[in-house]
Amino acid sequence: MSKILLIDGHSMLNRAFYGLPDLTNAEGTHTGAVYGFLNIMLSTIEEEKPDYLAVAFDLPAPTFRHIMFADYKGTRKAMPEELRQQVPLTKEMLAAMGVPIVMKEGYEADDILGTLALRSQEKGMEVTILSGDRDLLQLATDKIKIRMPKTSRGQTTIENYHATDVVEKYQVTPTQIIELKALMGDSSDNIPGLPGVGEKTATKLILSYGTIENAHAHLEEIKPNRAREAMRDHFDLAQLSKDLATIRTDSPVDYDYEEFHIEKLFTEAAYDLCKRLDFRNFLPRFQECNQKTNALEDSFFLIEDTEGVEMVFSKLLSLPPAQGETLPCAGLCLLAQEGELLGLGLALDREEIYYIPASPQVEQKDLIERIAGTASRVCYCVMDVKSVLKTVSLQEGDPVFDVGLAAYLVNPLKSDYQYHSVAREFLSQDTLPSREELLGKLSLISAREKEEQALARLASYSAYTALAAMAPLTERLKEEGMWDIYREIELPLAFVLDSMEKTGMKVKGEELKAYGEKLTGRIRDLEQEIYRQAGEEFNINSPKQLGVILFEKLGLKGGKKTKTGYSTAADILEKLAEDQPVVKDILEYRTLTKLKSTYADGLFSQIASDGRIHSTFNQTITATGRISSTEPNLQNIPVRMELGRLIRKVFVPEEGCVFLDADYSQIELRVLAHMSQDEKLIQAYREAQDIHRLTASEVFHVPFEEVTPLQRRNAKAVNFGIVYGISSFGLSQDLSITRKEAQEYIDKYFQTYPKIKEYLDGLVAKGKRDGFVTTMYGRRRPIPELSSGNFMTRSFGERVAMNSPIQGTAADIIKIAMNRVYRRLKKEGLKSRLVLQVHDELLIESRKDELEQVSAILREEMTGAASLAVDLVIDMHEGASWYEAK
DNA sequence: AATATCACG
DNA sequence: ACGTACGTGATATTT
Repeated sequence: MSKILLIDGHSMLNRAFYGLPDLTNAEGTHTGAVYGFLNIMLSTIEEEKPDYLAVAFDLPAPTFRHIMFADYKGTRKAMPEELRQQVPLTKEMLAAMGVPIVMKEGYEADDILGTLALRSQEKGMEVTILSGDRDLLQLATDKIKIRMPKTSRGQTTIENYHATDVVEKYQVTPTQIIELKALMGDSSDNIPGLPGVGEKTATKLILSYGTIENAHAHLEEIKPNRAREAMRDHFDLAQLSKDLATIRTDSPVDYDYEEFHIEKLFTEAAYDLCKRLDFRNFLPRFQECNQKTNALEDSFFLIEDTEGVEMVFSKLLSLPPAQGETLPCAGLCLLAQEGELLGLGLALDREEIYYIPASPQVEQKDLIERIAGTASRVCYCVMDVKSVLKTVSLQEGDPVFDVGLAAYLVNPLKSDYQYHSVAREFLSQDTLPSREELLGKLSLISAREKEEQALARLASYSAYTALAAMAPLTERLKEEGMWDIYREIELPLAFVLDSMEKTGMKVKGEELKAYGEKLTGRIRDLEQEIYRQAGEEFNINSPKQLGVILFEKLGLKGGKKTKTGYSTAADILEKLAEDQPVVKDILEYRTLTKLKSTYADGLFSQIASDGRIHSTFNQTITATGRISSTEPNLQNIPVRMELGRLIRKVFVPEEGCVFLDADYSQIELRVLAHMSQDEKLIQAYREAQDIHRLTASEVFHVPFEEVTPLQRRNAKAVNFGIVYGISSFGLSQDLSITRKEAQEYIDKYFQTYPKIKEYLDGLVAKGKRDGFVTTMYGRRRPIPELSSGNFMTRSFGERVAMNSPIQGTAADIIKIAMNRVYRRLKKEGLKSRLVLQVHDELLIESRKDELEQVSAILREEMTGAASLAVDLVIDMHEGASWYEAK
């Protein structure tokens, strides 16, 4: 017997949308519902193995009729925009998979499903209807099964209903479900039912009388008075409800069963769409497509001998300059690992891409020399110039285009800037295989042994993308006023960061180890003490177990917070029971284990063979323009607490050197003063006033000299809040005051500095109008959240609109300073090196004999990096360790 | 892979 | 009524 699966399209899309976290692909298209829909469809097919398949969607008549129905159907909640966008995508996916979509103008999916189910049954088929809508239960028979996914406590279970299952669960037969609805109504479907009649009464009446008409005929027997009166006075409502609840099984849909026959689902078109939507989980199912080569690969060529290399490079040098350029351009990708160059991809043209593996014949040093030797005469386009610098020393003046940096400036919100993402966003090429698809989890070196071909493709795709993306990105940068920031700030900075990474910071390994061991002793003591007070041993590091111990076993009151249980975060515990000895011990334990695992052990494991730590500085991560530091993160080494701060003693300068550390004083507030042009704030900075004290004096109406330490601290928090995109709630949390008080502080602040309010309001307005905000230098931050219908999301967007130009401008300024310092050190032939940036702070490992010159350079270049309405001021110190220099 | 926590600016 | 301060990264635990 053949089987057919009928799917309720909107119902399953809705389930997927509300039941799953919202996903978006790299372009920002919402895809979660499509993903969920596809997932359940495919798993159902796998389980039920149907021969035929169709998906039904509503298609309301777009006219008058729709308006007439508006009373009952139109009051349904409007579909959220994020879901609405996914309906056509889902249909596109179904079409790509060859799955028929059945719609009929003026009919709901229910009616179509009912009709198809009945006809299929008549043809002798077994029918499964996949839907989350209980209305459909009326269709159940012994041949028609309703399959309903249910979610409870995060677990999805599936309930199957044949006719007998309906009777078992609801007592009534499937057709009587209609009678039931006629009486009790269904608010989600806007079926009115009878007033005052619920499930209980309705079931009783239908069990006694079978139909509403029969019940009405025995009106006087009806038991609860309320139901009898309702039936007498509003029988027309029941009749209307019955009509509304009845699923039609005679819809005039035309189809040919052969269209429903399941053919190949995993087609090439579906593969492309899955890639576009970022459904990586589904890709392995497209076996044939994975084998298939991209048409672009016809342009890939392999070069394995010296003659070939000679040919490629001489051809490159004689290439005519690209449009708008003065030099030949080529896409370049170096495959290198641990200093070893495995091969390179070189794109001379979109139709001419070479892969040259290093080999005994073509040695890597020859290849390196070729690139370095041509770098002044060819504009090499690369995905990431800093990574190229690890293998080939390019000069700062060499013509080079960094696609990653350019793409980051155009859209800093992307999660990565690898060639396949860049090709998708800027070249509209959705089908390039990603690095992960080509190599899987193989490293480059192991891929060379097993998958030489994959390496060639990887390098070729990357070189191709770099070349092809240069022109469109250049155009975007110029159009959007970011060409200067690219040329003058980001590109030069890549060379500075490369130098900082290569230089690294010297660390006293033995002392770091000793520091860790000192912690271990105290941690053990605290552990025992905590177990004793808790009366049992448990994992203190587990917030879940800790929550149970504190709030259930020890009976601490108050603290519920997160979705998964109690919050045991430090600020909560402090507010709750700072005086409790266990809590104090737990907080100390937390501090110490953090220091031990993240800093003592974590940093120790990162010391390289040269005794130094070489962090990676990422230039394309943050939304605001800051850089970030990883493996290890040197931008969050403890400083606020003395015990943690001690770690900085193990960071020391090279023999014959000292550390020179300079940080900008209140750079963000100064930027705010400049950008808002607030006279009072500018004046205060010009007079070198204590800003927090001044703010306190104004906000709390006390003479400047009489500001208490508490008032100053609160005012400081307000100043921070302003920079973060103030909200009364956030401020109240931070200061442990009421929201009302926080709002009063804010109001007074804005009265004091009226231009600041004007400025911040203007930023939000601009963000809403343009969809982005900009820094003083034109760096953009898109803020899609500002157009959200969700209050929380939109409020977040507003805070971002206020914060990003300030944080971003400060980031621009210190980047400019880094470039200037780096150039001066170089130009003046100094051996002192920049080693670290921590957002508003620069650290130089300075030769002792250069100290005076270097400190003058550092001060001049940092304070001179920008010219604002207020001075840029730095605090500078020297020392024999980072601890001493700060 | 997601969550909670905590280190920094 | 909604429920948060802005920007990061590392670690340990849990799913």
